[in-house]
Amino acid sequence: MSLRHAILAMLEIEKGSGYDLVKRFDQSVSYFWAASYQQIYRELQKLESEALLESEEVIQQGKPDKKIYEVTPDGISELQKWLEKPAKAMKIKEPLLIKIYAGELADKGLLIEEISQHKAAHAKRLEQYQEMSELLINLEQPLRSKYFLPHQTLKLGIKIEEAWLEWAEETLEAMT
Amino acid sequence: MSLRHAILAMLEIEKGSGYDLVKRFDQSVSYFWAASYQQIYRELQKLESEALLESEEVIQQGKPDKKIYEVTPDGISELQKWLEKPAKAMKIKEPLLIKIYAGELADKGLLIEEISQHKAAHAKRLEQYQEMSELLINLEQPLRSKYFLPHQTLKLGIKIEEAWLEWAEETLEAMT
DNA sequence: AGCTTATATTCAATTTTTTGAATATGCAAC
DNA sequence: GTTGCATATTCAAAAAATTGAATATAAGCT
Repeated sequence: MSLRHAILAMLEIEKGSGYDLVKRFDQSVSYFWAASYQQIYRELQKLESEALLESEEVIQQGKPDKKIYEVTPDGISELQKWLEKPAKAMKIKEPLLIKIYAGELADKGLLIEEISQHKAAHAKRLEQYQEMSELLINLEQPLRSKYFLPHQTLKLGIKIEEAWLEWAEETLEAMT
Repeated sequence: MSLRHAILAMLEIEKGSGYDLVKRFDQSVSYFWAASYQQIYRELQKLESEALLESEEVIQQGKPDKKIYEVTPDGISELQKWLEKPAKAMKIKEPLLIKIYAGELADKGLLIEEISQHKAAHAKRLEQYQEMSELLINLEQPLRSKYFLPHQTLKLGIKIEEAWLEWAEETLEAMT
């Protein structure tokens, strides 16, 4: 229900194409909102059909053309209306943890291997977030103010990735 | 796709009714797998129709009767087969973080209020997990071994709740 | 010339989730 | 005596997500 609001929030901060958004989701929002590219493109169309977004076709050379989406005043209203209502509960699905939970029935070597891979993935993600955080720290005013809250969300991402890394290390140690 | 495997894993460790499972999800698995009671009951029926679970009706006094579900050998096989395949990527949806991301457009007081509430919820959850962890630490062998991996997953839950709490405190401070 | 990678977007069948309603027992509190 | 809570489960419409296929431009590599 609030993929639309995530999209509106991101485009409100900075307009962009579907392709841009997919990357932005991955780079700075993926630890609190998962969305596939199909989902994002579909929702962009829907939001435009409801006049919450407007698009402008941009002709490019050397690359396919693209559509830049921008939030309309109606889009801002919709987002603000949503912001007034209490947020719904978090939903999470992490199949790896189910595997660990049921791990007695699994091949221990495979499990260790998979945890190691996840550990590496979380380490990489942590680095990504830390880089992004550096960028935000070094912004000049008024951009720094504008990005204060997005930056705050990123800090949670960093803390959670750190928790994961710590845990993966301890778990691998305890399993060997 | 792997709600079924979460259910099989939990029932494999200890059989129980749909109602029990709902509570177990909430108490020890909710930070890595969200499932509503409707989803759980539906999946139990489906798993039984596929002979991956068997149920026994238990007549109770003072309470409504219940169905105790138990994993069949086919259920174990299914779970083991699933355990061999690499786990799918985590999916998460945390609307509160979208609100914070878009918080410039929100009422600051409301936002602070909501973060405080979430902080309290995470604190409560942390306590719950810590209590559960105490129970698991104090188990005698061979139960302690049996619960080693589930306990390990709980430890991640604890770390993540701690990260949340820390972050909520810092964020509230930064916002005032 | 053919292969891969990055950019950029669309469609649609199937599966899963969400939301809301319904039913039923029995205890405790007001 | 009825209101609310804990126990216990089922059904189904509507909304959303997943999976898989398709299309197109152009750069770089073998």
